[in-house]
Amino acid sequence: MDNEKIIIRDDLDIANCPVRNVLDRFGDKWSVLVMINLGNNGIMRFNELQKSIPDISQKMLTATLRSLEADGIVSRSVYAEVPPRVEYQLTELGETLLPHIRGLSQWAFTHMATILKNRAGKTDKDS
Amino acid sequence: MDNEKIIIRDDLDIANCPVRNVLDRFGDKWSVLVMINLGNNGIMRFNELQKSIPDISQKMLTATLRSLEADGIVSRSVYAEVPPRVEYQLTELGETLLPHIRGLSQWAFTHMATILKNRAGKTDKDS
DNA sequence: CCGCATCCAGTATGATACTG
DNA sequence: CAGTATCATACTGGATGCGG
Repeated sequence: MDNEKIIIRDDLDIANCPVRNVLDRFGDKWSVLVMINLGNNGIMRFNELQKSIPDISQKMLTATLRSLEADGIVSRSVYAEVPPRVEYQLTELGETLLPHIRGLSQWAFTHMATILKNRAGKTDKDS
Repeated sequence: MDNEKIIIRDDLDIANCPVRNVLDRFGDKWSVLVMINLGNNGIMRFNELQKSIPDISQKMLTATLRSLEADGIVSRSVYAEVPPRVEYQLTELGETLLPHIRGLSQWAFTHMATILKNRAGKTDKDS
């Protein structure tokens, strides 16, 4: 059973802000990486995705794909063949999200060195 | 630059992957909301932040601010007065990140209804 | 080949009480 | 006012084995 932690209250627009709703979805460990990979490669099979993100386990890849599929970000095509084949790709909704997470990734790529430096040597007395 | 150096396919560098590094930071439950609030209000005191995000606990607000401060996203100014006063604001680095999370927020606001509808409609097999 | 179920550990989050 | 400390709990994520 789903336990919704999002409280719907009218006195607070922050609590029910879409930011929390959406961020809860791809704020997890793998959703963004899956979306980026699908965005780069188009249609991918389950195994291809797993190879593209070796650190992900089957369980998490499945869970991530289910989540994204439930939100309409990713579409899932099952082919009743032998051997079975399942292909994933971004929906149009997912592709509208892609530029944003790419922008975020780009920012991360640009500023990661600075962040790591800040985190390691927190010797800045004044800025 | 348009070249995508963030591809995570064959060249697997999870440890150095900026996406994972940065996403681990503000992929938590509150960092984004804190950044948005600071971005909207400029300088804010601890209590003001807590009032602006009522669902957050003191502990999590403190932890979130410490994390953001360690990364150089947020600056913290302590005034040795009575009563004590501590003020927070985004650093310049934090402000460069702000547009990206705002873009993300905007996407979330635009498509949340669709996502919620997708999420609700996909679960009709379970009753 | 694809995916689920179960068990298990680490961590993120939260409530409460206490301190300077 | 602005935290810190402690405990309790929920959830995430990983390992493994089973099923279609």
